[in-house]
Amino acid sequence: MTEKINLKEQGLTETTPRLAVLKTMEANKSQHLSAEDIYRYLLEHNRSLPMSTVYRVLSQFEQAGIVERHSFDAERTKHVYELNDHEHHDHMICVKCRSVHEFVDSEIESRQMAIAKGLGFELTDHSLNMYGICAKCAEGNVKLINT
Amino acid sequence: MTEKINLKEQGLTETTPRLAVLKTMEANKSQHLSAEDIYRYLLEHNRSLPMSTVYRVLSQFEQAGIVERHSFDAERTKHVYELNDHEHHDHMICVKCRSVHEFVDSEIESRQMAIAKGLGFELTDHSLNMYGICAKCAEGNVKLINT
DNA sequence: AAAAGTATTGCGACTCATTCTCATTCGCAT
DNA sequence: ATGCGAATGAGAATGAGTCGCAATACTTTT
Repeated sequence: MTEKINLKEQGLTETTPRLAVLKTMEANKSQHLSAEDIYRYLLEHNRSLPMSTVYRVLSQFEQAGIVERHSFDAERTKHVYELNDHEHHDHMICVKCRSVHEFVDSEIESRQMAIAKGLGFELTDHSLNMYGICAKCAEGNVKLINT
Repeated sequence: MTEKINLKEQGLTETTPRLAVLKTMEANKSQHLSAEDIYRYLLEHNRSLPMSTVYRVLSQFEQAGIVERHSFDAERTKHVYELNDHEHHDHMICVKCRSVHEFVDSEIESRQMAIAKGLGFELTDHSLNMYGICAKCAEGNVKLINT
């Protein structure tokens, strides 16, 4: 689905740190990674980068539209990143295991447009995060994540 | 609409700091205040409280269901509070002037339920924030907030 | 109304994610 | 090779929010 990302095409020179972060994200495509997740992954894969560089690269990527930043966790203020597939989607987060499912719903999308219009707004963006308990966790056989 | 809030009924003794914060929120009912907004308001009204107390009271209020905490600002991670009117609503935020409009839409609500069900989730909560440019700001005659 | 016990506050120290600074290093065009 | 702007590493700084704890303020008991 997502085509190979080329840093140069995004106006970024291909440096070791940038490639390392990009590879990390590609290797964990289905996940939403925090800066620290990436930091640790690189540490474990002998491509260690300082946190400051991870953050820097991540925000460069965000500006270049390579990744998207989200913040699911209402309490602890932490950000997570995912490769930008350029198709908008919303998130359904399990409050127990923290797993995240993505979805798109055209009905909700269009309803939002209508509401914004009704309020006299020109809609530029939105974020819809739904929280709940996933099927697995509902069965109670999953240990809580202690984050 | 909202009935007078009585701290005792919520299981909280009526102390000076708690009343001060409550009054501040009631005096700014239509707004979404950050801890700092409240701190400053109290400072200016000669009822100064230390920040830690403001935060503490606010989280007691949150637990007691007196206020609701939100986080609209995707960038800077700041929380804002509003009196809890016990009717769920979503928010439409102007990215220019930062004004916030609240709304409820039953169509979106029910659609969300359906989606959660479809994903095998038991929906417990959600937050929908829409961002855009309000009518006033669209006219271009409003200065940007530089936050 | 004094004592005793419990809840709350004030204040500063602390945490933790993220950002900033700046000297060093890298990548690339002469 | 040389020069130079871009990028990095390391650690200090920031800023929102939390914690620990001694000092106060309430309550309840007597």
